[in-house]
Amino acid sequence: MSVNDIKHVDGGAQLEHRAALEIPADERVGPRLKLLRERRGLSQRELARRAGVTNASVSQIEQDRVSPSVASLRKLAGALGVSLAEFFASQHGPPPSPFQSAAELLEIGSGGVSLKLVGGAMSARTLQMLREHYEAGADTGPTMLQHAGEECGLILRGAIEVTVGAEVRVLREGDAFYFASTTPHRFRNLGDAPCELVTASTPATF
DNA sequence: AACAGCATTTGATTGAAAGG
DNA sequence: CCTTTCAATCAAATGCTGTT
Repeated sequence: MSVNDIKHVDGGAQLEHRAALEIPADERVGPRLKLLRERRGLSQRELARRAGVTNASVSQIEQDRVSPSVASLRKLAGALGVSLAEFFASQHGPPPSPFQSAAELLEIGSGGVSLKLVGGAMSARTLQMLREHYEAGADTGPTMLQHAGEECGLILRGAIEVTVGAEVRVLREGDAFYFASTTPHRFRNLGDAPCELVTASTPATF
């Protein structure tokens, strides 16, 4: 490619300025966004769709060609499952403590699905572990989940219907699953009691 | 070679300041 | 108030890379 690490052409004075200031890569939003996106196995298009922005915006933001508005960045951070504060907070500083109380687990679910992330403050996590809670009737949605990596889980309480590809099964307390996340999958609580489980997956997609 | 899936660039539009 | 300017954003076009 004709691309060096220097960008100019039609870039305008603002960008040359930024390059001249030599802001470290891990303090710029572009590389940060890209890292968070790729860690989740999302394409620019998929992230853009979830965040309600265009794929071009994502591309330009990731390259630091533009400095996104707070509104756009908030939408993108939300689509990645982090708040704006967490988006920036994860850029620097070591993790405060190896321990977390139950209340400190980072909630990244919505609706009737609660997903509590262990070690959410770790900036370079490669492991993902979640405590999941499905209210009666809760569902990950008719659009099957599909992403890179593999995941497994253990049901602690209640029952849940798990769909993996063509296979469907209701799992109960003590039952478990393990599958490649590239296979379309879905979780539904068909019962009238909440279901609780612990899952782990890799790479860390949240 | 043709295709698919992705990233990047292009050109136009929008909106928000700055200056009369 | 109107005009100018400039950055952010968008849809669409283009470019890149790996696969069949």
